[in-house]
Amino acid sequence: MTSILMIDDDVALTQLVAEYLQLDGYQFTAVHQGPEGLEMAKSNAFQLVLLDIMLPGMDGLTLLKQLRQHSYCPVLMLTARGDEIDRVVGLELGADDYLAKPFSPRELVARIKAILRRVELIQQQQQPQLSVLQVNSLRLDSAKRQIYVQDNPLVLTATEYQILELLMRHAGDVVSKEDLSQLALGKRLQLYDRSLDMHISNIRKKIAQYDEAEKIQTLRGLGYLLLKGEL
Amino acid sequence: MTSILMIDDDVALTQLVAEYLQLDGYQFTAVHQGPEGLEMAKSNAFQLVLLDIMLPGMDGLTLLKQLRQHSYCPVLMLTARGDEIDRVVGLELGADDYLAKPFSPRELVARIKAILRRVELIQQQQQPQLSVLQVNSLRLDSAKRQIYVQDNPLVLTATEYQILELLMRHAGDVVSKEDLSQLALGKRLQLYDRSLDMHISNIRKKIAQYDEAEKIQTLRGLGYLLLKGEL
DNA sequence: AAGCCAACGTAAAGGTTGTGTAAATGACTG
DNA sequence: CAGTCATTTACACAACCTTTACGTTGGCTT
Repeated sequence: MTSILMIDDDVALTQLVAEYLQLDGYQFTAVHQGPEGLEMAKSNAFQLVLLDIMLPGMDGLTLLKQLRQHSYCPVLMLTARGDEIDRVVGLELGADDYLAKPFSPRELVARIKAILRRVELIQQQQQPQLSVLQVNSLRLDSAKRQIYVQDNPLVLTATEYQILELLMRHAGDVVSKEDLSQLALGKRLQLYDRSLDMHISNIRKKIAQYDEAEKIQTLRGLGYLLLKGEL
Repeated sequence: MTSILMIDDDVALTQLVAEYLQLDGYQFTAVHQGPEGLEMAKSNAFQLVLLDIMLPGMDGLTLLKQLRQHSYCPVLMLTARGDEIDRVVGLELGADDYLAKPFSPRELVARIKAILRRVELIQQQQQPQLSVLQVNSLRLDSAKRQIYVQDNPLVLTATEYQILELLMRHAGDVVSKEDLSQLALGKRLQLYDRSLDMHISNIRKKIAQYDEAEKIQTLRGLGYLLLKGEL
């Protein structure tokens, strides 16, 4: 059961969100005071915290700062204004995403799911992993931080390695550009940001030196995919 | 019991609508002032709001904007003129449909039913769904976002996938073109709009590659239908 | 039964948007 | 300040969605 904590003084809004999230099968708790919210968030009993920036008693950014000294629980920030400053500061303090009020419940649920999915991706990675992994003609040796194509070592930059490792560890599944960007590049994907495309392009070129057949597939609008053989 | 709220300063009109809707079995409430209407709509006690654009005290579009910060209750906008500007702005603000005055009661009831039916479809979708679903020779794997025909993976575009998933999740029921358009394409079905027909045609072609017998049926004037076996 | 017409099927054209990639730019490092 | 890597810019291209156009179907009228 996934538990979500909402810290927001707007009681009507928390009730509305409660309805929607409970429909989606989430366990939902709301508190309306900053200090109280901080205590509950620190308990690590929640998989996600929805945090309003404007709070009575304690500013949302301050709360986030203090929370981050105790917990790495994912935080989705909410704010009344489309305040770019708050947004930047919040993301620097370690918020996972940002949503301007008013928002549609559908939008909220979509963001929540995106964060939880990404957290799961990361947790998968933290589980004891095979240090050696073979996908078709690609072999990953994570101890040596090296990837081989048909026994030829690839010369990859740090970023390229991270991207390809991610694709290999999720071979057979589509990995979204958003996830790749956040996990490998460490930043949200911006509009007109072609950086990730370039990395993919470069990786493809390097792989093709040794194996023309080994392809990273593109799923338009969805992400990238490394197909496993023997389906 | 379905409750409908009408916000319109034309008392005679609200009484007329009241008669018709009560005949159809709806619980009906009318208020004639904007601010009062906003309060009632925010209560979430109504399944649908009929909202006049021209209101004393508070403009209908302003009201809608404020309502949307608290509630996603479906809204059907009414307006005296066939004002295209209002229409566009209203739909952008999140109105669900639009009806120009004067309208026939029959037309009104039809629109109301269409909205309520679609809302129900969406709520069904929000309920915990099976991630794997088999309909005849079709198998849906929503985790992988993939559909198979007799174990052959279909290469579908994002839109085609959404349409086919909708048909599969409602296999045995007719799904109207209006609903398919709004839920899968995200837009109202326009007159002479053949876009959806094309998608259906393409999906059929792709399915037929693997299974000639698996057919999406057409119900002329009603919509499309995926028949389940063992009827 | 013939004829009409709206709804539908679909091939082909048109327009839009996401992606591939070379090259320029920027950031950082030793 | 040369070298490496990441990012941005710019343009070409491909995939996709929609529209156009015309043929077909099925229900309805006369």
